[in-house]
Amino acid sequence: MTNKDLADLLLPNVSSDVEYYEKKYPKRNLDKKAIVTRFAPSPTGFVHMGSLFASFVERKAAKDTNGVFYLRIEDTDQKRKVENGVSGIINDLHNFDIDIDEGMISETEEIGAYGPYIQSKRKEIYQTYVKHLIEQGLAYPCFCSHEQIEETRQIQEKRKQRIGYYGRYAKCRRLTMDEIAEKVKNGEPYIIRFKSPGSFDNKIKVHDLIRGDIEFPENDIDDVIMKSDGLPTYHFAHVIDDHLMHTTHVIRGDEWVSSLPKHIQMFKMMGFEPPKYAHLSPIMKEEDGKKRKLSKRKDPEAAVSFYHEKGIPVAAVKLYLMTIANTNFEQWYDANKDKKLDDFKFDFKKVSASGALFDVDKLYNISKNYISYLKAEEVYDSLLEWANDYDGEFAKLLVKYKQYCINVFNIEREQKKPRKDYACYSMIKSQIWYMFDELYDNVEHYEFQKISDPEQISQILDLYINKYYSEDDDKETWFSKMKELASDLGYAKEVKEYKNNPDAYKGHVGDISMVLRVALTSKSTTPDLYEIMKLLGSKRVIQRYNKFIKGNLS
RNA sequence: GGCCCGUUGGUGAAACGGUUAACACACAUGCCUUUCACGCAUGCAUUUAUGGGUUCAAAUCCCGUACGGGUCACCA
Repeated sequence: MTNKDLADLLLPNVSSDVEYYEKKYPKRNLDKKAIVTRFAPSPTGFVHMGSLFASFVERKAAKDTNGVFYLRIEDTDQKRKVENGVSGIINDLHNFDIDIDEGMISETEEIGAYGPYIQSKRKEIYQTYVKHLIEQGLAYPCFCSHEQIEETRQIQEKRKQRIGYYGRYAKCRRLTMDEIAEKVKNGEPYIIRFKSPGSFDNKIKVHDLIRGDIEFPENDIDDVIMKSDGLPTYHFAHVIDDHLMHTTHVIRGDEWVSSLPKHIQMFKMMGFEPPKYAHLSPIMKEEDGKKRKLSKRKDPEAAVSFYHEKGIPVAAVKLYLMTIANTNFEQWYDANKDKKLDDFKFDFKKVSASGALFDVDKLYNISKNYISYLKAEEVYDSLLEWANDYDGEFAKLLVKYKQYCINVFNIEREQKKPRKDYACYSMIKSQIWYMFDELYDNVEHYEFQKISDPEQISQILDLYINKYYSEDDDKETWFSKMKELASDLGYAKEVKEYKNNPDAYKGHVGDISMVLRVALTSKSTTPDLYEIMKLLGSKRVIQRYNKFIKGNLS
């Protein structure tokens, strides 16, 4: 029996040949420097921060070079499959503005000429190449059971030898054709392993775009390439897919670095040119003074949906990811505030080889800055979009009082030094609720500061309404009246005056305006009081003040 | 245990053999100010995990140690 016969015996239904696929997926017609790369998740239904980071980098690298970024679904492990697992991923990517050039666009549909982009639909392709390897004598069936494998593992451990299917431990490699034929005839289950040509004593150097040269012992393990269900393992699928899809750069998590010798070896065995590799370090989290990988199970902030719910602008998340991705980005951005993220070119050399700690404070800071430079209307639109998803009641108010809301967002905005108080959209309601009667009506607690006696406060309000308050005043007049009011009551008109001579006054104008602020909003910290009064309008100002007076004098 | 990678302040990090170890976030204090925020100013690593070595000179090069991470599946 020849190798060819063996191949036919093991894979009788595979009729196409390797040349067919090589022709079907021709080289891409792209610029030499163009990067073709992919995001290749399992269909688990969601994307976590680590993979969002990877896909962000992948897309950026492709976009910068007019290359191709595609989405390939790696579903060769049927156990891992989740209902609607593909659409969940697509949705998360979409929410973060990571659009693809090729690949899956829904649970079943795809775009692009190098598909199928879901591995379970590529079975025929993998098997064709497996068959090809068997024909060349480079792969063989293995009949070892799980128990047998476990047994050798224990022996290897006892002998303090390396664990794995290699050398003298690769029993099935030595099976004769007749023995194989016999076992197949008897219906013994098997898998296919490739014959590693490597030796552990040889050293090989592998280049990683981020880590530089890494030296490994050569791979000598006969890894499984086809499982008993006829689907390939990750390693084999990676080699076939990235070859056929003409991936130029494999950008993935660093859990794969140790398989590098294996992958390179397989590419060579297949006669394919290996792609370039870049292994990203995982995003870390600090807990009890120790760093550990950000975990989707333990850390809510690991789920990408967390940021969507929080209402952190996508642009801000991208800026943050970029600062982790390229260590020189932050300074570049600082010096080029007028430029866009697209103007910055991603550089593999500027990726840190050690894992970055995920810094939520920093993200919020970036987000705060970003939102502060938006126009009021943009804030309104984004906030409404967020509220439609997560706070229907608030969304109704936003719609009902559209222009009013925009005016509220415009307080101390669109100026050289805008206010920076919104870190994310989910926080805004808690910062401006008092501007809506619907939310303010049942207020009970007032955050009065220095002056807190209700009697006294009521007197101040009364005097203010009757003697000074006029809706039409401009800011200067408004403030000079405030000073008059302070003066009437024995408070200094200027803070400095008070500081110079504290004994001569009961306090200063700030103490008085604080009373007016709190009685109007219940809060001690608000944006500019004048603007707030202006927006609320005299009717509501007087109403709110009278409500307070009545509530405390009767 | 074998093999690989990493380690600069609370955090992200710059410095790629040569003056006082950039910058940003966070924190603290002060100024400004009708509150807050903004802004401004100042402070925050006697030292680059650690021990040796090479050198006139080391965070930077070499070796050991410690710590952290990854991997060693018919999972990806």
